[in-house]
Amino acid sequence: MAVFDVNHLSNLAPAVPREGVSHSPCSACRVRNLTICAPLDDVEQAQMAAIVTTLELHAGAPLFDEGEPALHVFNVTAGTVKVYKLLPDGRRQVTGFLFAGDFLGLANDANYAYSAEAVTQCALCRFPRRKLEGLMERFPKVEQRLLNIASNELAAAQEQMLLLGRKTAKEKIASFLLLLSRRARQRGRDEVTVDVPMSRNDIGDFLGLTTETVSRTFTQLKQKNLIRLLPAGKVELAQREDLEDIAGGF
Amino acid sequence: MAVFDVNHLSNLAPAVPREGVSHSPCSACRVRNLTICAPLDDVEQAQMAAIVTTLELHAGAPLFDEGEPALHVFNVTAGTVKVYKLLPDGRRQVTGFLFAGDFLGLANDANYAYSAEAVTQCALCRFPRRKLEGLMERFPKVEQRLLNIASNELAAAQEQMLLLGRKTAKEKIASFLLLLSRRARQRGRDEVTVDVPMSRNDIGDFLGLTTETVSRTFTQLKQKNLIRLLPAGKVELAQREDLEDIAGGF
DNA sequence: TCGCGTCCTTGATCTGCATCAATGCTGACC
DNA sequence: GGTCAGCATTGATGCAGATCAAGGACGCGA
Repeated sequence: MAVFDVNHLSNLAPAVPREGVSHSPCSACRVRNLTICAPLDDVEQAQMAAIVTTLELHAGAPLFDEGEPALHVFNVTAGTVKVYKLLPDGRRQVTGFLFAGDFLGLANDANYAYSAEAVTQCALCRFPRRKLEGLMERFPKVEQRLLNIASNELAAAQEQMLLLGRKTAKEKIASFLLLLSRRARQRGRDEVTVDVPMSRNDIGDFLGLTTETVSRTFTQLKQKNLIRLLPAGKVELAQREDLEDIAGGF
Repeated sequence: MAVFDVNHLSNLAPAVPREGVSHSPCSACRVRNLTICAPLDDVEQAQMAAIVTTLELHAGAPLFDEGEPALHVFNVTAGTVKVYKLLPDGRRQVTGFLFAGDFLGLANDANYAYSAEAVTQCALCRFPRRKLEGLMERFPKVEQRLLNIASNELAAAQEQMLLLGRKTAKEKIASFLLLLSRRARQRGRDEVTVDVPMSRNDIGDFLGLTTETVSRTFTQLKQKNLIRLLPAGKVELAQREDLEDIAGGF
């Protein structure tokens, strides 16, 4: 996420909001076209800005926990967030990683169905759910956008089910790297030398593998010269075509 | 799905529509309150009826295939449908089973992201996507309903990812039986003696297991007197509490 | 009623990934 | 610049579930 240069962010305590209403941070928002705000004109934008609060989290800080009252929805504006579900004995399934522009908190229920936590330092916009629902009535465009986002997420979830249920460890890792690459491209980032900000453990919990298997599989791909492991959590996709074949199950 | 008594359905060839426009099948629809039509009044309902076609499929008949142009969306009104994705070598992941009242075909893309096929004989309503989009503009209630449906499906998908990535075979089977039971209850059906209309193979492809493991695990649960395997694909959940514990990972 | 095809069950064996166990690396803080 | 904590890597071993193989049950059509 270096493109959004989170390093300039001040080091606030986790989940402490910095009131950002007065100067409408939205007009300067660099990820506006990716967010739920994308379809709004300036006047409408201002009404969104009136209900939004900006928020910063340091790496590892929780955003909310499964079961908590779902009072807010969020847009990530910088950094990486993970969402996950837990079993009582601690087994964990990461259901997604979210990057700048991504939306989270959609819930029909009164409570969040999953937990969310910052992977890196990050910045978010926070909307009170009730107020956003009010705005949605006035701006059907936002509702449409949300339906679009939900449809896309649904398709991604189905793809992930295929991965979790039917792919091998090697296919999972290749799919994962290509997913990161595609998401980086969407954000105008380098799609060959990909930033992998999350730990091997998080990757394992996303792919239904253990840390050790993730590590071993990275090593295998490296030895076949399909990828290069670079410092600072960067991975170079050296043989994209071959990775695509592996990821696709060919 | 005996409550909807699919056995009375005539035996049409697969995917051959029976024109149902003239007599507006909607007013007699027994699953209306579960469908996207739920929030509409009679006048609005009639406008929906004007664009709908009814459709019957026999067991095993395909509804559409992954990659096909997504021209229609559907509501299941009777029977069971499965949706799935394939890998090139034939590995299959069933991403969902759909019952009376369930909606399918939501897609942002121009093409379907998955295949759909009748598990039992079934009946569906078919809406041309373009026309439904037109109606959605006039009836924001339908759009809201769709967003609701999508949110629910998203939550279900996340739950399924947890299952696929982190649960054992026994936990998966217990979760699956409870899922069928809950869905049966929603439809006012027997939630103790549950109808299991799909094959062991389909169940395996839904849970990321093989036919053999599904069969063995059913046998284990039977031997512990947690379930009873009855004729005609019925399963009695004899010890629901224990099944809940197993499914939840306790 | 018989024959056949399909699905289900059960058994024997195999294997990919998990688990258990060190050791190495890196970056933050004193 | 040294120490330490957390993460990553690598190796040895174990096991849940896959694979391979063989019946068995059931429904359907002739």
